[in-house]
Amino acid sequence: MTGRRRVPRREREQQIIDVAVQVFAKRGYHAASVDEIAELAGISKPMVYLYLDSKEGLFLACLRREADRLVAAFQGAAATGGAAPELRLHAALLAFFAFVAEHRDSWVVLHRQASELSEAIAAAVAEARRAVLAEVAGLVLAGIAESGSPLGDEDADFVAHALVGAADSLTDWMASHPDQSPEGVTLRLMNMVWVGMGRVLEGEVWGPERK
Amino acid sequence: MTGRRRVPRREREQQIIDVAVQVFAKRGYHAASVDEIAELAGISKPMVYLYLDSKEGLFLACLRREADRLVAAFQGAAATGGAAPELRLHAALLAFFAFVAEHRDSWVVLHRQASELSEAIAAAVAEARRAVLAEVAGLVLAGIAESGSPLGDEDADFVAHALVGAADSLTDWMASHPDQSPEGVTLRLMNMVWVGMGRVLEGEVWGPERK
Amino acid sequence: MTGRRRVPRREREQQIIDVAVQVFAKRGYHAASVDEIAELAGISKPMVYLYLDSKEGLFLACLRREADRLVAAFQGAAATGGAAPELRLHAALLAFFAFVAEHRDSWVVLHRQASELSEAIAAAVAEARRAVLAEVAGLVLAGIAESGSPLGDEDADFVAHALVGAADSLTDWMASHPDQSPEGVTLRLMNMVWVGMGRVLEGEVWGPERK
Amino acid sequence: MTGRRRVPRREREQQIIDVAVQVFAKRGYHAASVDEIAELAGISKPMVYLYLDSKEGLFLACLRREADRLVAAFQGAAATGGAAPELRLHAALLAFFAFVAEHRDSWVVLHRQASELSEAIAAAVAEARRAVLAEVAGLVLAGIAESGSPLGDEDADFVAHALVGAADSLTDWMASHPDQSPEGVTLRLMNMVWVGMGRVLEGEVWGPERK
DNA sequence: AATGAATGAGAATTCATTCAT
DNA sequence: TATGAATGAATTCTCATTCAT
Repeated sequence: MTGRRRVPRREREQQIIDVAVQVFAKRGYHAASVDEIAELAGISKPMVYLYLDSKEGLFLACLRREADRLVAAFQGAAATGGAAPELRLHAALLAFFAFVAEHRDSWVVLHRQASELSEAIAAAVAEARRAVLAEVAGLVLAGIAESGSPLGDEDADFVAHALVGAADSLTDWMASHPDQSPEGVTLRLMNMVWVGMGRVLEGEVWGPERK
Repeated sequence: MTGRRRVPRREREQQIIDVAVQVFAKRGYHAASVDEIAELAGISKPMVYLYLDSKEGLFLACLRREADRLVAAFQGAAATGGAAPELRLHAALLAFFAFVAEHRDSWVVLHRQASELSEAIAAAVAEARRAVLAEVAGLVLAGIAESGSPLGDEDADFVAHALVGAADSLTDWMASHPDQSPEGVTLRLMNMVWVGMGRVLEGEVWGPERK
Repeated sequence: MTGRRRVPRREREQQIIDVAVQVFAKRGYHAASVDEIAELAGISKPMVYLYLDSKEGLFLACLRREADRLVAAFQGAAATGGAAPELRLHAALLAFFAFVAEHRDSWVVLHRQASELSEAIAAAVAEARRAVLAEVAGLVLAGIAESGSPLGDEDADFVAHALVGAADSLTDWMASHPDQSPEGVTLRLMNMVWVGMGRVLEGEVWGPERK
Repeated sequence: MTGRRRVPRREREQQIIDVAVQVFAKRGYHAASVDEIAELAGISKPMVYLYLDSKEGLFLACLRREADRLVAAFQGAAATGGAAPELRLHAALLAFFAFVAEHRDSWVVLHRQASELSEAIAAAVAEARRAVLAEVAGLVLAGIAESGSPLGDEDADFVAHALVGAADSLTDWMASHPDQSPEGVTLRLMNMVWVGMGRVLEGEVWGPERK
């Protein structure tokens, strides 16, 4: 469909990956067929294999490109969001929600296909997630450090997992609340987590036995 | 393997589902083959089709049984955890983490297979998640109500999504920290979220412009 | 085409192999398609894969069955052909030529497909040939021994290669002389080789310098 | 790899055929890919097609060149080996074994690819073999004639087939005895066959009933 | 209640081959 | 002379599913 004739390789590759991201997002890895992707890309199957090697290679290419984009957006925002850790975390989360809002398909491909796929693919997904978790954990740790609390690496890691999981899940909430802006979502999440973390750092502790 | 001859239907069905949960968890829906499930269950394929109708039917049966178990554990704990919403939430989360710790396969089947599957399956997964989200949102709302805050349904729903997502993600953290007990994880999560929520309800608000 | 319904596995396997030998003989390994074999066997492709695993597995099965038959005929004749080595060699060669005359396809499959195929296949072909060569070399060695000549293992091996190669090639000659019986061919070959060998053993030696 | 730019046609053709002989020898006709040949030749595929028309055309060109070389060596030696047929036969066989020892790849291409190929290719192989067989049969006939025996064309043809087949097979024996010179192999073969033939011509006849 | 035999439909992948430049 | 881009046509193989007993 896209199909102008005689397109240079790099450009064609991007076209193919563009289409593949959509198809993988709509159908999932297994249900997607290379046939359909080739047809939608307006080329023949052998081109897909010539340029991307295999169905798995194609999926990996999609994954890598989208993961790079997402991680770059996230880390870029974290780097430029200000001096204070909380401001940087806020900026990074905002970048994340904005990315998801804008690139629904990319997010679906990145999010819901980890298991049941090959080692290489699972590794690529895990790596992207790990990069984000590490970034978040670093910011959280910086926040903790400012407060002189005894909490450490493991705690920061725990919070990072919770935060990233919450963000993941909130992408669904966003999908069912199209009127909510990424900014609003980010602010709510920061309020919920950061303030809570702050109080805990100050020694306020909750426990079932307290009551 | 299990294969006594002449086993009554109900019992056979459970045997089949037991095996299927393991295989689906290990391989994922598509990579799992009915052949393998039948063989591991010690029966022939036609029996699987006679009792469960189709591969999708089989997966749905797995999904329903495990979702029911999880939701039941969750709601049961929420019902008996005490009077205060926070105690009930705590009990429910604890039940969740304990379930995941004990039934890894069930959780994998429920957790990582949402997309790329049929309508019916996606619906079943969504329904289970919805039940949990509703329960959580209810508790959160009750907690909010106690405080006389102006926050409402939508806010409770937001918190519920964040909390459930955090819990999802923390199952990974647990997997890489086998020494951590479900109790400890639950307590940390409650500390982080509930305290934060409480402060927010009391009017403490965070915002990037604050700095 | 052969296709009665509901045929027991062993019987079907033999039917498939029967057809496959013909098709492989006519087309060669690569040009033969599993599709064609299945169709001629009157069954569907999945049956071929269910019973024989792969195209290579199917070819190996053909090879093994035909090689076993040929080697058995050859060795059986060598065992029952009489006491003297030359009589046993004669009987074995006769069995060989008779086999080739009667099972043209089997011979083609065994003969002209050694290279360019997989390790496993090449190994199976080589093994059959090695068995025949060893048998022949043994008989030749026995003949040599009777004469008290100084020739040894290596010479016997040389003669065996020459003899087996000659026999291979004479199958072509037979194909273009349909009136010639296996008996006649065998007799001629024995005359040519055995008598010659005898003279050499008796000390008559030929050399280009002789003239 | 060879790739100077702007190479004249004849030279390029020979480069391509050089590479193709190696690849066909290593992989066999079907497993060899035009892609690989083009790449090793350091040119693009369209050049191969421009000069050699098709994969089959390329293979035929290889076959013809190598067959011509072999037949020329064989016939050249037969023509210059001396007056007596046996000397000429000896010279020719020597040329053959020397050729095979020196041009392994050429021999593999000529020898082990007859069946499963197209009509045209099979015909070319058959033609080369026929030329050699005719030459040998002629020499044998000359040898017979000298003796005044009643044997005739058919017998000479029989001996030629046996001899050529023996020689074919002995190339394998040579491969596993790298210390043996072509001269030695030739001498042994002549001893075995020519002397035997001579005795037969003189009336000595072997038969199983003799014992 | 149970199964061995059987298949329709489609999946990924590979080539020899050609077009446009 | 030379090639990067492109494809039609197979081919092997898999799998959920059913029939006949």
